[in-house]
Amino acid sequence: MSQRAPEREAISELTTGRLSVYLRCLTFLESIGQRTVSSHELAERFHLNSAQIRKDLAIFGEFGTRGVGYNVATLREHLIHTLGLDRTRNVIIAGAGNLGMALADYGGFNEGGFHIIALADSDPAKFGKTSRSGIPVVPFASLSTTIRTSSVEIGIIAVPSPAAQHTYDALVDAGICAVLNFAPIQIRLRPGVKLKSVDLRINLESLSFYLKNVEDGTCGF
Amino acid sequence: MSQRAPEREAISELTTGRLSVYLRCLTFLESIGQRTVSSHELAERFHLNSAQIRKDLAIFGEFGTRGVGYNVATLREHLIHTLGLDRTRNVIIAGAGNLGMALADYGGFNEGGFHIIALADSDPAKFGKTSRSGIPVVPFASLSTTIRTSSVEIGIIAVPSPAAQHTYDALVDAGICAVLNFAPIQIRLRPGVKLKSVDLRINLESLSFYLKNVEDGTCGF
DNA sequence: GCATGTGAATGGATTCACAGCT
DNA sequence: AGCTGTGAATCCATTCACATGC
Repeated sequence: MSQRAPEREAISELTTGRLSVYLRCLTFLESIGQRTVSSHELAERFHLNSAQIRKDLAIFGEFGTRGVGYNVATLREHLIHTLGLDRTRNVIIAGAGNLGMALADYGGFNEGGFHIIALADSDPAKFGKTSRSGIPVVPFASLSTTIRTSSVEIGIIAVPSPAAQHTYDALVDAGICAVLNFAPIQIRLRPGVKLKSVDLRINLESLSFYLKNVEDGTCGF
Repeated sequence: MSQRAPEREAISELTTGRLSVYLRCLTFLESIGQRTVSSHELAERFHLNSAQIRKDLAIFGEFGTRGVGYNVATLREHLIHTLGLDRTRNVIIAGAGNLGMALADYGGFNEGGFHIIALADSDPAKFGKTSRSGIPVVPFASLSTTIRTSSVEIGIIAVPSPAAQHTYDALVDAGICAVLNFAPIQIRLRPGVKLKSVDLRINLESLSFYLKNVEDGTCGF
């Protein structure tokens, strides 16, 4: 599809998700002063198979030492680089409702490589206000300007479902090519733009399905 | 592991997730008055393969009519029943911070089979307050009482990571056997309890990885 | 000896392709 | 004809098992 195929195009989302998990673990291990870690030790922590971990870590080069394991600090730096977290990426949140505000103040979204620039909303009553942690609400109409002047690379859709497609298009038109969507609808995609969707309700329904299937009084009690 | 194996134990999360998506689509189709729908039409809406949809829908019985398709209303009722959404399940949220409050007021969590009873928090300053939509904050110490007296079946963990394991154990001890966890840590599981974890940061890191890999100026522009 | 890195084997999920019903 | 339901085939991810190197 694209002409300059970077030799290794095929790293699945499952793999990158695990890399993120390993990274978090390595950060913890480094903080407690551990120098090396083996694939077996990592595997135990996450109920994973050690071969899986070795395969994941070997995709981008050989970073372990046979007979010893992986150097925590080195591997951590390597993963940070691989995931593109070694420089800050600016983020904008579309929708300053409950969810948008919560995400703006969410710890994990404002550290380790990400910086939330602003929330954009179409309700004038919210303009000029800020989230609790001080992230400003700007008019939706100025989305494009904000994105360009602040070099925003990632957009988060936290608007009601009916507004989601429109919001997506506005983000893409402003030059965004990576979008995280919380609206439970199927977005009409545009080429060259990466979309990740998080459907909160599906998780609850999955639990409901589980409960229905133990609905005979068991549940371990 | 369990002695009374309900003949069909093996329905993957991937499948139930799709069933949830189909259900949402059917609700929409019913609202616009469409009577029947084919697997091809559904497939187009979600970029899925029509055989996949037919397989998913055939797991619990034959609900289509050859040559015609599926009856929207019938199939919808059938999915609601299959997912256990035909009766209300009560939910409690542990953690009345930004995320907990946002989830308490999140539309999708308070309709179609779910009812959020309360938020539980250990900060006395929050006791007796409510979320914007009126869901009360109760003391964390009364978690167990609330769960039992209100017949709560699902717990949501929206506390900071260091408190997540403790919160999980408290929920399980109070009789909860389905938990939705938003803390980015590996929970030590207890048997007979279903856990679904949502890691918000991993999604951002996945976008970062994508951006890093187009970092040669492309991105469709 | 011990732990990585990796080809081969396995296991699951998706897709194909067609038989069977309306 | 049109569309479902499903065995067979394919694709992808995980796991096994061992050769390789410290």
